[in-house]
Amino acid sequence: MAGVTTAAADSADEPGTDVAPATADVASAAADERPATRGGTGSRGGPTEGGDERPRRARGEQTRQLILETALRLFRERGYTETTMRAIAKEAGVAVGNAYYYFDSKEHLIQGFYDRNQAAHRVAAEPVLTREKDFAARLRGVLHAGIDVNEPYHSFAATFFKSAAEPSSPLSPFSRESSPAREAAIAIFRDVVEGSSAKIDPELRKELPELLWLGWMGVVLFWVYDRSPGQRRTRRLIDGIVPLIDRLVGLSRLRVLRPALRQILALIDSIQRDD
Amino acid sequence: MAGVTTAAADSADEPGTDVAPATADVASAAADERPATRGGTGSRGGPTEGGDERPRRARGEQTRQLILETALRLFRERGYTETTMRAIAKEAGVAVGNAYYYFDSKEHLIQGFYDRNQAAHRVAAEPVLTREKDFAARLRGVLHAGIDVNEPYHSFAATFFKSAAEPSSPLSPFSRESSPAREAAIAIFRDVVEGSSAKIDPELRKELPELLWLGWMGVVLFWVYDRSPGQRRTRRLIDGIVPLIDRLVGLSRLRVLRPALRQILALIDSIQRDD
DNA sequence: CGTCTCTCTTGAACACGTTCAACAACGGGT
DNA sequence: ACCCGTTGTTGAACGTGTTCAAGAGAGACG
Repeated sequence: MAGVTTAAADSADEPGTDVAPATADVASAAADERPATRGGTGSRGGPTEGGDERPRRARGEQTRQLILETALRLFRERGYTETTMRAIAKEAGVAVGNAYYYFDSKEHLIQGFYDRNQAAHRVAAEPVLTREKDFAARLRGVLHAGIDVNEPYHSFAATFFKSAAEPSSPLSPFSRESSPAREAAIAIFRDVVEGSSAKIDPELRKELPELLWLGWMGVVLFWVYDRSPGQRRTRRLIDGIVPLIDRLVGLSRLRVLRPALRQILALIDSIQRDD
Repeated sequence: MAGVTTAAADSADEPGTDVAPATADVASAAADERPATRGGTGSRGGPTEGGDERPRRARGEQTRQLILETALRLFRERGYTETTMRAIAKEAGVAVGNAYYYFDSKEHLIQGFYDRNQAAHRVAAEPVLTREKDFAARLRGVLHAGIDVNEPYHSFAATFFKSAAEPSSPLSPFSRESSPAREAAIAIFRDVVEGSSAKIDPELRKELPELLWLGWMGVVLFWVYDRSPGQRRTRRLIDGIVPLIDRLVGLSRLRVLRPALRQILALIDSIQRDD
């Protein structure tokens, strides 16, 4: 577990600099008029909107990292709710207000944890994806790798999962703010599909990565609720459900089932759309 | 939608007086040593453990109802997070500490809301269950009824859903504390199955109510995240998925699919067990 | 050197959920 | 009457996440 965590630690640079719109109104009732925090989670990168890469504003980046580092360490040591913002600030040697200059809220500190585990999952899945060619083996390996990566954090993952569950929260896996992480996660499952030797119906193939990611979210949900020692029930769920998915995917090419498949895909499409 | 809400409003009396065990340890990590609050959410009914029905301790029950009533009203009017405990106390004309005498926390006030909507779902499902005999029609009607009942509360349901998501929370649908409500909900789906004209594999029939409830939880999850106007995507989901379930259930009696069904049921069983 | 404009930093202050020691009200038991 | 235990009630106080007006630091320009 230490190896994976370390591997993730030095890949601190962010994927893309997607500029999130300033109007982040999520149709909530509260009056949200905050000025988007200079070094905010999703919007750091190019300051003054110019794509300048010169380290002019790099001074604060150090503080930012320091706060994040300290926070994640304390979360791991004491748990999420037990770690106060004052403790983080004190431990990092800054004022409490300073943390709020870089992070909109305590929850936003979790986004860092989020990103890291995402990267760690990618790393842990790599060997499986190069070794295995069978679809079921690939899927199974990737799912287990995901659990491996998250296992050390199960106890406090359950705590902060609470935050992720709120739809309006930026931590929600479906939110716009975590869309880069989501895309990265889906990319893993795209690899699972495309690198596999399985013959898959082309229409299904297109949608499959996203569906597998959704299934993975389901597994994570189960895992969060899983109180069995070592979360072995989750392991059992994976081992049991992968062959079923494999069989279903294999069946997708049968002529007789074509209409049924079409119907299901159409349903998914009509639900995703919002017209 | 107003009709349903009204129907739910005056059925303020609770279903049964199921005595929950006083030791409400949910195997959490935190040190939970609170003395279980005299008039606690699940343990009202017979005081002093004797099944005495005389209204000896009925004095406080009035205050309890007053606080709950006021709280739910304010939640509806202002939203959950916007409603402070101080506001509830003030509006109810009691001290803030008094609310904590009857309810362990602000979240526990939601349990009352929970119970009510559960009962309202039952009521709203009744006409469908007496009218329809076809399995798909019954299921569809019950699901839509559930959404009908919850619709007026969608905006703040999303907020408090956050609480329910935390596994250790008593509000979690899987927690021991909400097991009466869960059983009541499953009972509805048992009605759906048993009153239907559909021929169902007996082994599946036994597990089906719980599975349908689980599916219902999934629908609710989707509904919470559904931002489409009137949550019509959820409606579409229901209309689309019910025929699929119906077809699958019908297929369950086919001889060829027997082994597959067995396998799935065995998987579910092995996951539920924790050995 | 002075001044202006950014980025960055501070810590007191606020509102909130929750706790707790104290007290009031009631209902027997003697 | 008196006491006593239980039930019910109070409001100040604590610790928390978060905000904000104020200022420090560093460069740019004159």
